[in-house]
Amino acid sequence: MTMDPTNNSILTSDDSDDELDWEEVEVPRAEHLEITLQPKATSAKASTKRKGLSYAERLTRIHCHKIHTICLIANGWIRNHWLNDELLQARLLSLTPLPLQNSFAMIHKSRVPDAARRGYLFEASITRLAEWWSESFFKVTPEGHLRNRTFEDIQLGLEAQGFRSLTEPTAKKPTGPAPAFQDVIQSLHQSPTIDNDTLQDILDDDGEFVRTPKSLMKHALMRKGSRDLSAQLFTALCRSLGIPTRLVVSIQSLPWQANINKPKAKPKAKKGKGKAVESQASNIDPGSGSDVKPIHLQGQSSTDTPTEQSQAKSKPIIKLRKQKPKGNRLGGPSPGASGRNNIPSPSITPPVFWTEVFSRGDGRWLAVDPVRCIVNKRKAFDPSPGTSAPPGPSSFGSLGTPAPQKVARPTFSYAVSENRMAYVLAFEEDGYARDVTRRYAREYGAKVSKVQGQGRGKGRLEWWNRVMNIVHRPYRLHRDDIEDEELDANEMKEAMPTTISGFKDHPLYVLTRHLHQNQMIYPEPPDTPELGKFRGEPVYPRSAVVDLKSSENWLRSEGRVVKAGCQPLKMVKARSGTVNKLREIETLKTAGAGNGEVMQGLYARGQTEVYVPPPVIDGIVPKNNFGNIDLYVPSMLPRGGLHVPFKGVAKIARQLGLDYAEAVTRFDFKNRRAVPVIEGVVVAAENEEILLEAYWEAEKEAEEKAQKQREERVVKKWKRLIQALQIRQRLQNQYQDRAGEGPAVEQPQSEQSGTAIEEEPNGDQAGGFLVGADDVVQPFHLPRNFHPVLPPYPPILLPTPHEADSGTNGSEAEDMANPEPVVFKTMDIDSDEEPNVDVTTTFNTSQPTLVPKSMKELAAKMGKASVTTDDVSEAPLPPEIEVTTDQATLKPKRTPKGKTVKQSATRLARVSRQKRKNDSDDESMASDSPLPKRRRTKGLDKSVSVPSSSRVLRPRAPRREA
DNA sequence: CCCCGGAAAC
DNA sequence: ACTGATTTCCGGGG
Repeated sequence: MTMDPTNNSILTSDDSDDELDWEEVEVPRAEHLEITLQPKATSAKASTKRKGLSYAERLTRIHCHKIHTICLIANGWIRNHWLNDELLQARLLSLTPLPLQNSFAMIHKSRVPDAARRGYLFEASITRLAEWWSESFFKVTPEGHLRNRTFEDIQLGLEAQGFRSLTEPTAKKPTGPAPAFQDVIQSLHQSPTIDNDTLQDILDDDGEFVRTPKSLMKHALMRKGSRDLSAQLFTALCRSLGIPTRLVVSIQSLPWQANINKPKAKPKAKKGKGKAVESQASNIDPGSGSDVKPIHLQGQSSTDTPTEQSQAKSKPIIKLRKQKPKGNRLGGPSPGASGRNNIPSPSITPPVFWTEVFSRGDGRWLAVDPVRCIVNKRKAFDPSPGTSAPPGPSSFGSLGTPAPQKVARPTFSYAVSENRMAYVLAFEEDGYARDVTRRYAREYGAKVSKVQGQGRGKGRLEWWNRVMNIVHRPYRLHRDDIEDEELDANEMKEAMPTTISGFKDHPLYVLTRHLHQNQMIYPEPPDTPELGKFRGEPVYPRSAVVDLKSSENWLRSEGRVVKAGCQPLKMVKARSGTVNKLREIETLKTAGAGNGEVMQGLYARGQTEVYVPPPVIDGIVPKNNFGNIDLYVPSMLPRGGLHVPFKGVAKIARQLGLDYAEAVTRFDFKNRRAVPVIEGVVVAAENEEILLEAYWEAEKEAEEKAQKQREERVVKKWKRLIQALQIRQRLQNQYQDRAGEGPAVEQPQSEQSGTAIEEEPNGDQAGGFLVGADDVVQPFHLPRNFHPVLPPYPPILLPTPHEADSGTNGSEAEDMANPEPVVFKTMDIDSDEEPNVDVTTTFNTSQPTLVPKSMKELAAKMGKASVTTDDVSEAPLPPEIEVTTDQATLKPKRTPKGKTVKQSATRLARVSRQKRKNDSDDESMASDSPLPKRRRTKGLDKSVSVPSSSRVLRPRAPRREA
């Protein structure tokens, strides 16, 4: 990962407390950066046809979208926490006129018994508070708020900042996608205070620097800041008044779609389309800087309040970051070209941050925009151009909003590109968040749900739910239930879409034209009432859509068969994904006497029932035409049968003379060919013990054999190492000047000298003389660890007595060059020669192995193995070595003594536990392991990902004990 | 300018 | 040895 040093400095946070928390975020962030750049590299290539976004690029964008979304949520999360700062609230309260404060105190059950009346009074009070806030208290600056940007903008912005790793064509595609979102989320969860600096860099807050609650206080005292700050501080004020208050954030994450709001590339033409990215970047930097500023000033002076001269002087003091290009202006010709003069002031456009206060009287949340002074008008927050009333002038009695002129409605494109409603989160006082998108989106079903990515790969909604689960309050309040009812009602009440595409993937409605081939309206149209017509086309509720499958498909996917006498609901052309099937269809077609197509019937789930396979009788397992048994789902296990899903168990069963059938659990489709996947066998249940016992026995033998081989290998390697050390020692003695004290005894590597000798990091002190063997025989440096390595699993301790003295000079550089203890991983005894890591090896990480880890152990070993130890005893080993791996992790050896049956049973349990644990690793986001969870090699994956490997299926009727 | 239909990748 | 599609982009039309 090559990064500009300057940016590196940005990466490493200087905030002391949060540093650790940050560490976890940095990794994905770095990935984020690299990912972002990738597309540019390919697009620069431009040789790859015009075929739009490649698959990888699409994935990349989705990942970016996710990461960005999470970062923005984290931002809201943190800000929301800061708003609870007592001092901040106290100061705000002290600045609030007493009458306003009192008006809330007056609203109490004892004084106003009528709840509705209390609600009314509350709304009035909050309105007055917002009026005061927006009119006379807080000045909104035209800049500094969060805005939505396009993918391309970000890319350009990053390039302009000098991330040249993007330009490198060599940059390998980050195949390690799916960066550890879990980790990000987790860190977000655990650390309410993430360093704002780095975050801000991602978020591009446009230079408004809010680092701590103190910064918030500063703005509160200055009574000036961005519109985001205005809303945040207002939220804090409401909390200080004792009102349950939420900070609402409309998450402005990057869209994942290509060319959303496509920039029409006019200014790019102006720039001459520099092919050298550097030149482009350099052009951009000053260009944007000089360009943008005037625009802003102009816009604000024309439309904004007459006090911006003062703004210049009171510009936030802390503008630490070097001025960076306003990324979003770069490619944004849309405002420049058409709407240059009406860049809408942030004080009249829908915000990104706002406030919700809970009206106890009404039991409802009221939306408050303290910038535009809007109370209880939830529809005023959707920035989309919208079919309904434009958000501008018509929006309500802005009771004296300082922007009466509100000129020609802002150009859509501008508003859209600056503010896109996708997810709206409300952060409550206790820090938890709720998804309130449906309260504010005018066209949730038609537009927003699609922006969120619902409707495409089911992963999207699932992902969002996972994210929300992290920030959700773990329990529900009564008011949550009420609110959800309201949100559901909002969704239901939403008007029907006005376009065809609005119906596509709509959560409530469906047009027949959008029905998939294997779908239909189930109670057939006469029976399902149509909800209305759209351009003459009937509209049905999506709830009436049922999925259909062919009978084979039902069996294969769910183990169900069509009930007798059921007629297919729909006939479709039979299609083939495999050559054989194709052939079959062809023959049918010709045989069918010219009647065009071969049709296939589809059935609904209700027409099917669970398939009951023929039972096992007298130990005989029923088999299919291929001598196997189909076991696509657990329910297909025949009565009296037992599924033993272990590899190699068939051989054992055969040896035992049991009747068995190999279990086909699914098919793999490979270049139009279906290959059955076999997982273990099915045998009669009464054979369970004998089979398992024999299996474990065999397994144990195999493992012991493998273990022995491994040990032999290890011993061999240790032997070589020791011999090498002895040679060195001998030389050392021969050239003895300083007998035992060579400079930094490096561990010689006995392997091939493939890695060239690196420069000696610390010059040795003796100038010019041959002082020791190391001047003649240079120690090898261990191969550098080039691949990114995350913190070691069980932390590996460095053996370093000598590391310390080597670090005396140039310690810093030394540390950099010698980054992680993990380096010694490279020396891991047997990892080199084991390309095919088998599952057990990985599982056993926690188990003690017989591999000698220390020289003492080794000595014992060698004594046992009757290796000639003469030489060894002669030459005392260098002390470092002895100290080396004195790790506490060594545990008493497992005795490989013969196991009883009972033991094997417990062992079975353990193995399956382990397997299960491994399988479930992916799902559990809460896992504590700092290791990346997706580091599986392909081969490993294959053997591990067997879905059913953890289960020993039993028939529905429990086997009776003999 | 947006919307829709068709096509290619998958 | 028993699957299929969805998604995105482009160009034409209102």
